Amino acid sequence: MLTLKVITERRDEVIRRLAIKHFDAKVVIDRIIEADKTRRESQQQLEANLAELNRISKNIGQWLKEGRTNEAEAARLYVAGLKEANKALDEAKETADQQIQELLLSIPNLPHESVSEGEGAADNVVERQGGAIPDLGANALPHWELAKKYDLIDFELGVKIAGAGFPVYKGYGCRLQRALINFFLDSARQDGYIEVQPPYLVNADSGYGTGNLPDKEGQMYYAPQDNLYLIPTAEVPVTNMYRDVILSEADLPILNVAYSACFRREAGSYGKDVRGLNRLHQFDKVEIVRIDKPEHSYRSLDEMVHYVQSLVEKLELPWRILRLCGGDMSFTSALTFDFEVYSAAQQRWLEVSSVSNFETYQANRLKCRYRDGNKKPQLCHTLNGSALALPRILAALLENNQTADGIRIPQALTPYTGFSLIGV
RNA sequence: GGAGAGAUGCUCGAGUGGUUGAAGAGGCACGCCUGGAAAGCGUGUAUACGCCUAAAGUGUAUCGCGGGUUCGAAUCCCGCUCUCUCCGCCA
Repeated sequence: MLTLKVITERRDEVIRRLAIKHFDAKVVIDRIIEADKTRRESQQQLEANLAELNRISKNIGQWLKEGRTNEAEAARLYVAGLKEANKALDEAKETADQQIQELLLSIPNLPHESVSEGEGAADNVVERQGGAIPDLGANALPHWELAKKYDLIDFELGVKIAGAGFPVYKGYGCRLQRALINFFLDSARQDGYIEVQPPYLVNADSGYGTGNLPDKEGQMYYAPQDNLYLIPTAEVPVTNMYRDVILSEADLPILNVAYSACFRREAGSYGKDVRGLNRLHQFDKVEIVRIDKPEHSYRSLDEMVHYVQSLVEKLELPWRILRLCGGDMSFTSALTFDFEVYSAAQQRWLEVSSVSNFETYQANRLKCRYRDGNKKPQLCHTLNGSALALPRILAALLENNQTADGIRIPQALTPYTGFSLIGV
């Protein structure tokens, strides 16, 4: 969430920039400023009373020691009155605090100055693209047919065991998947990322830390007996490693990479979008996360984007990078680049990565800070991106590389697969 | 699942009602000392929110979390959470 300080001190700028995200902030912000005023007033009065109360209590202790019981008794009566008044003041302060908190949570992150005002996905700007779209001719098969032909994935079996969106990978399908995971992890390590293996279930505090709660509660699987949530992405546990910590400046930037399974309920999805590997309830992903100083975070974002680009290039997939417009950006992001690869048989672009800078928005919820040159705690910037999500990469690899002899494996991957062709 | 123990600052650890934001030790930072280092000595070393134009300063809160008793709570009472140990089960 945004900080109270930013909102109260830069009211007009906040309103102007949120308009890019099509969020009318004026009313909310003025309510926050109003509540903040109430809060301060109650707090000042309350704390003045408490200060006096503390002073008197010390006196009473002293008087009792000296046997001046009459004075102590009188003071006791006086204090009782003060305490009564404090109840109301405390309540007013609490109420105002809660109001402020709730209102703050309802405000999305400020978009970066470079973000264009656009309504939705159609208005995203293609930043750059590369790779050649293969000409597969008329007989190209979509990946779900290829998966069946080469016995790589059994969707029906998954339905039997768990339900739609839980495919069973088999044989070469498993090996290709494992190869991709290792390729992604090794590449990240070579690029300076430290690997972590996080829990797949997280507590509610972690859910709130990254903003998955309360906003996207319905999108996560939940285990009520233990009050735990299945992670929708490794971003949640990995970013939460830095919840409630004050890092030293020398620690930054922190670069982490994590492989995890991801679980998403995907309530409300339907149609051709969910066919085959396009949208799953469980899938694998390698995620990169950075914690950085504010002045360096956009350089980090750029490095992350170039890193992801290098991956899709090594996989020899046709790719493009979209700079998301205000209307298509997530609630929490300041600047997002989406990666898409072209699925030649489906003849459509598939999103395989989303790389974002959240600036201090997540860090403020997480209370993830670092000590700057003045030894004062400052909020960090947090960033993350997929590098990469497996299923759609798999889909594109299968479709784009289909030949009469079988599925060709890109060269960068063969050291990991141990085979260069999936034949019949 | 059963039984027990515990949760104090960056770390260890003292503290069972009254200048305790918290002894002591360690760590870390700075200074002195040194040719340099070690040792030694000295100083400093939490966070949030207020007040103050800012700094300086100052007020309040915080000893797992929430509530209660009291003029006064780290310390007493109640509830919750978490951690550890032993037994059981188990990849």
